[in-house]
Amino acid sequence: MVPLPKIALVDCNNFFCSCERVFDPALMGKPVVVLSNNDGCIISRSDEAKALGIPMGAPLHEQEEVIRKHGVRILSSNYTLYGDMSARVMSILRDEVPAIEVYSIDEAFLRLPKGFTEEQARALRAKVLQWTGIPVCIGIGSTKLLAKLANRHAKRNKGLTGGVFDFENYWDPDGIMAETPADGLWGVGKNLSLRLKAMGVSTALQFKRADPAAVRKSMGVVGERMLRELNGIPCLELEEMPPDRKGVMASRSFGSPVESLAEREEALANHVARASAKIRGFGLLATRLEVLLRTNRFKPHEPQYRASRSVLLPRPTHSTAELMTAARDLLRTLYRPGFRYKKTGLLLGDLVCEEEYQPELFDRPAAPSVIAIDRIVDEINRRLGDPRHPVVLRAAQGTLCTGKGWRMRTGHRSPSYTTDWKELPVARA
DNA sequence: TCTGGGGTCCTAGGACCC
DNA sequence: TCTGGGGTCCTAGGACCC
Repeated sequence: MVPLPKIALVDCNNFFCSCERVFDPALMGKPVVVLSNNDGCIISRSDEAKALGIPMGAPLHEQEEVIRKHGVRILSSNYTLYGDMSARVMSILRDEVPAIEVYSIDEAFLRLPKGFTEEQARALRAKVLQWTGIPVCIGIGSTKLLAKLANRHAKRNKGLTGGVFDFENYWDPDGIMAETPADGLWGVGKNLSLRLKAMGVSTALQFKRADPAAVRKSMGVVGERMLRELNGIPCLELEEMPPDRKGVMASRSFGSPVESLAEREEALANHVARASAKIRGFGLLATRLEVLLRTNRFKPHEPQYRASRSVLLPRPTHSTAELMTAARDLLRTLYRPGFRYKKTGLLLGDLVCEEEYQPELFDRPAAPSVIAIDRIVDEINRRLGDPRHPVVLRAAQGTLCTGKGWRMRTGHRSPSYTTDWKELPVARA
């Protein structure tokens, strides 16, 4: 049997901190943390900062004491710099192997050429460090999940492994799996970890040996895929071509919660401007728009409210003005006074390529704004005067119905919104 | 007082179609 | 006014990742 080609996962160590150090070598050897967009959370830590017990994702205000005590250097994030450094690392990797999947800003899966040795992996690691200043770890296995696991081992045992670990060449892979908690596996979060525990599985090795039927039942296809990958049966393809982008998101939290609709609208206008500029840059058009709104989820004692709603746009667009109109309408239907809002979000979805856009495929009568639809619904309810069965808007494509069983369609698939709602009470009678 | 932002995939259940 | 079955599409929300 021909052995399967091996997969490597190359992962930059403490990527954001390492990038900062390339441009400020005085940060070498010192505890450093990099903060999230709003300077709210710690999203990258140097080894020295990790050693102080500063957890990943921790709110900055919870770590102030340890930061002060040990003189931890705090930096705001600089994504332009990280994107640039990432491109340099990826281009070196791309030159070395037949295929590469850039998985995230600091990680890539590589398909290794036949006969690729651990020594070659070490040389690759040294090259990336020498050319970019970024330290990486490399894990090698027969599937993506195993490569991830090998990488985890390489990283946690840098002294022993030198930052490179090959599962395929190791004499006791099960020994490592036995030491790896199940939630240390790629794809196992809080929820799946609990499901595994309920099956009596707490380590990667127990997962590997678990009953496939039980895994399937409790964890669905996701769990089944992981189980196979763990046993060396590849289920996750290497994706060389980045898939088409499905949506572009813009959201921000407010430092302090605000209540007014006007402030919500201002934030939303900002998001529309950023997101539309982004899709214009990609040469994409949005055909759907979604608005999200929520209160502070960290304050459960305060009244909580979260809502989202999406609409098909009258036509594909990347025009800030057109998108703004739709976004403002949606916000007005979602907004409820009396809540302390923390977050506003915007999603431009169902993106289509501008070049491939054929207007005739999307040619449809302009839909009324959601505000207009809501007005229609209100009007219907007023006329019907049946508070036990109010008419509600059930779907974005415009299905109106009551609990009584009749409904009015305003267009399915190609929304036309042409049905005359005034006929409704008549139809009911 | 202060708690990120931007993604993807999957599923459940309603709605729709034949 | 009540009555069906099965396939598929759509949306909201959950879960996870970096």
